[in-house]
Amino acid sequence: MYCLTLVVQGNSILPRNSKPKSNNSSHRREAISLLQKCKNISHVQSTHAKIIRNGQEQDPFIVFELLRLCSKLNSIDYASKVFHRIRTPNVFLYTALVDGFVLSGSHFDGIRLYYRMIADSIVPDNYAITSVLKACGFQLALKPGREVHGQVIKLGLCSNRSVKMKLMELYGKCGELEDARRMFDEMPEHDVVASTVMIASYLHHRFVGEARSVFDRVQTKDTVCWTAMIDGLVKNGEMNWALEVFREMQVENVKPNEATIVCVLSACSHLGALELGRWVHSYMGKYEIKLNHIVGGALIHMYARCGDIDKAEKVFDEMMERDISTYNVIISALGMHGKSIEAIEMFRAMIKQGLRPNSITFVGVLNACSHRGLVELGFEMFHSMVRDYNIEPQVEHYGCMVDLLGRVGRLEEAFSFIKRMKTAPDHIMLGALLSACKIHGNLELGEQIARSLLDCGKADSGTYVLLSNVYASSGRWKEAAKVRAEMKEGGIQKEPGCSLIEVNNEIHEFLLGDIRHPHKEEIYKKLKELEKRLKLKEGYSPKTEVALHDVEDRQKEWALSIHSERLAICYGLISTKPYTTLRVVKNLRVCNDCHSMIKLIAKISKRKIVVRDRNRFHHFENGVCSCGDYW
DNA sequence: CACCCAGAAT
Repeated sequence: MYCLTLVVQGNSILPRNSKPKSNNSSHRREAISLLQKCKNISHVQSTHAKIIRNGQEQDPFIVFELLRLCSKLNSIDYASKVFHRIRTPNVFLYTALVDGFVLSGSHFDGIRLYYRMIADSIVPDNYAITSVLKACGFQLALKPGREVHGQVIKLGLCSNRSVKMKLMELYGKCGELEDARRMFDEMPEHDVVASTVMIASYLHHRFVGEARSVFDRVQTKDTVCWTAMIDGLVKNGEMNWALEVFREMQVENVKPNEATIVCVLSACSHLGALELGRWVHSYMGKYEIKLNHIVGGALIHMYARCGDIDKAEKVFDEMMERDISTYNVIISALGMHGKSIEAIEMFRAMIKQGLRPNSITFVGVLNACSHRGLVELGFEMFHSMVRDYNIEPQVEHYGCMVDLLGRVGRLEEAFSFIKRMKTAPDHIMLGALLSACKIHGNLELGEQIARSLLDCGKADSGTYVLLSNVYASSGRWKEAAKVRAEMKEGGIQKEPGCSLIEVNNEIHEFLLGDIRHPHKEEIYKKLKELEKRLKLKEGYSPKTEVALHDVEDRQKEWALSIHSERLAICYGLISTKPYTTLRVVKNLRVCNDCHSMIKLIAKISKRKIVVRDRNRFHHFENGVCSCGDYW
C-alpha cells in the first residue's frame, strides 16, 4: 500500500485550477452537449472519434463527461481505454473512473486506481474519498478503508458530511460498530439518514437494543428509517416486534412504500400471518404500491408460506412482469404444497417464455419431485440441469436427490449417490437420509450415518433425536437410552416444538405441553374431549413416539406427549366460527401420530386444517391429507 | 464551466 504524501506546494497538483487554453471553450461546450445526447455506447464511440479528430482528446472537461457517460452505459472497458490515453489525468478523471468501477462491480479495481492516483501525488478531494470509500464498503475492505480515513484526517476533510457518512457506513458494514458510532456522534446533526445508516448497521450485527435506542431518538422518522427498523427486526427473527413497529408507523401516518411492504410481507410469511398479509395486500392500492417483480414475488411467497396456495397462483397469474425469481418463487411454492406436477409444468412454461433457469430454479424443481416420490423425473431434471443448462450441481441439489431416493426407500442407492458426489455431504443431506432410515426401518445404515455425523461434530439435536428413534423403532431401547444420555452429556438442547396459529389478526404461540395460554383450561378440555371421541368413534389409538426426556412425574409425561400443533388446533377450534379453515405453522416436522390424529379432527369437525411443518405443507380435509401420507 | 442517486427490499 502506498502512503499519502501531501504536496500542497509545487507543481505536482494538476491542472484543476489552471485556466483552459484560449478560445476553445465554445468548442468544448459543443462537444459536451454532443456527448450528452448519446443514447448508446456506439454513439458515444463515434462522438469520441470526432473529439479526437478535433484535437480535444486531452481536454479534462470533455473526458470527464465521456467517462461518466461510458460508466452509465455499462461500458467500463471503454471508459478505462479512454482514461489510459490521458497523459495527465486530474482528480476529477480519477474519481470518475473509480466511480465507474464501483458501478460495474469491480470494486477492487476502483481501490487500486485510487492508490495509483495517490502514487501520482494527486491530492484527493471529498468526492474522490467518497468514491473509494464506497468501493471499500462493497468489498468490506477495512484495511484500505482505515488508510483512507487517515488521509481524510491529514487532508482536513473530517468535517465533510458525505465523507463521514461513507466512513460510518464502511465501519458499520465491517462490524466495527464502535468506530461507526464515533463517526455518527461526530455528526452533530444526527439527521434521519445518518441515523438510518447507524440503525441498519446495528441490526445487521444483531445489536437490536442499540438500534432501538437510536431509532427512538430520531425526531421525524421517514419511510426509509421505519423500513430499515422493520427489516432489521425481521432479519433478527423478531417478527412480532417488526409487525408492531409497522403498526406504530401507521399510527404516525408515515406512508409505506414498496420496500416497507416487502419487509412486512416477509414477516407475515415467517409467522404464517395470513390475515395480516391479506390486509397488507388489499391496502396496496391505497398506498399506491406498484406490483413490481419484487413486491409480486414477496406476495406470492407470503400466500404460499401462509398456506393459501390458490391465492399465490392467482397473484402469479395477475402479474404483468415475471422474471426468473418470480418463477423460482412459484415453483418452490407449488412444490412445498405437494403440487409437484404443477411445479414441473410451471418450469416448462418458464422455458417456453425464453427464460433461462438458474441453480435456485432446480432446487425448487428437484424438491417438488422429492415431495411426490417422482424418482425418474427427478433424475431427468438433474441430468438436464448439468447437460442442457451447464449448471454445476451444488450441495443443495445433491441433497434433494438424496432426499428423493431416501424417502421412496432406495436407501442404499442414496448412500452410494453420496459417495459418488464431487462435493462433501453436509449435515442437512445426511440428516435427510437418516430420517429416511428411520421411516424405512434401516437400522444399520441409520447407525452408520448418525455415527459419522457425531464423529465429525456436525450433529445437532435433530441427529440425536433421529438416531434414538431409529433404535427405538426397532425395539433397541438400551441403545436409544444411551444416545439420550450422550445428548445430555454433550449439553445438547432439544429444539422445542413450537406451533403458531393466527386468530383475529393475532399470532398465538404454543410450545410442547404449553400451559401459559390464558385459555389453557378450555384448550385442554377440548383436547381431552377430542381424544375421547376419536378413540371411541374413529378407532384412533395413540402411538406416542419415545419421549426423549427424563420424566419424573406422570403429569409432566402427559404434558410432554402433547405436541404443540394439537394445542394450536384446539385453540383454533374453540376460538373461530364453524367451518373456518385453521392454519398452523410448526417449526419441526409433524409426527406420525399427530398426522393421523389431525386427519380425523378435520373429518369430525368438518374443517380444513392446513399445517406448515419444517419441510412442507399438509392440507387436511375430510379425513385425508394432501400429502397422501408421503412426507 | 465538472462531481457524491442519503438510507431500506424476495
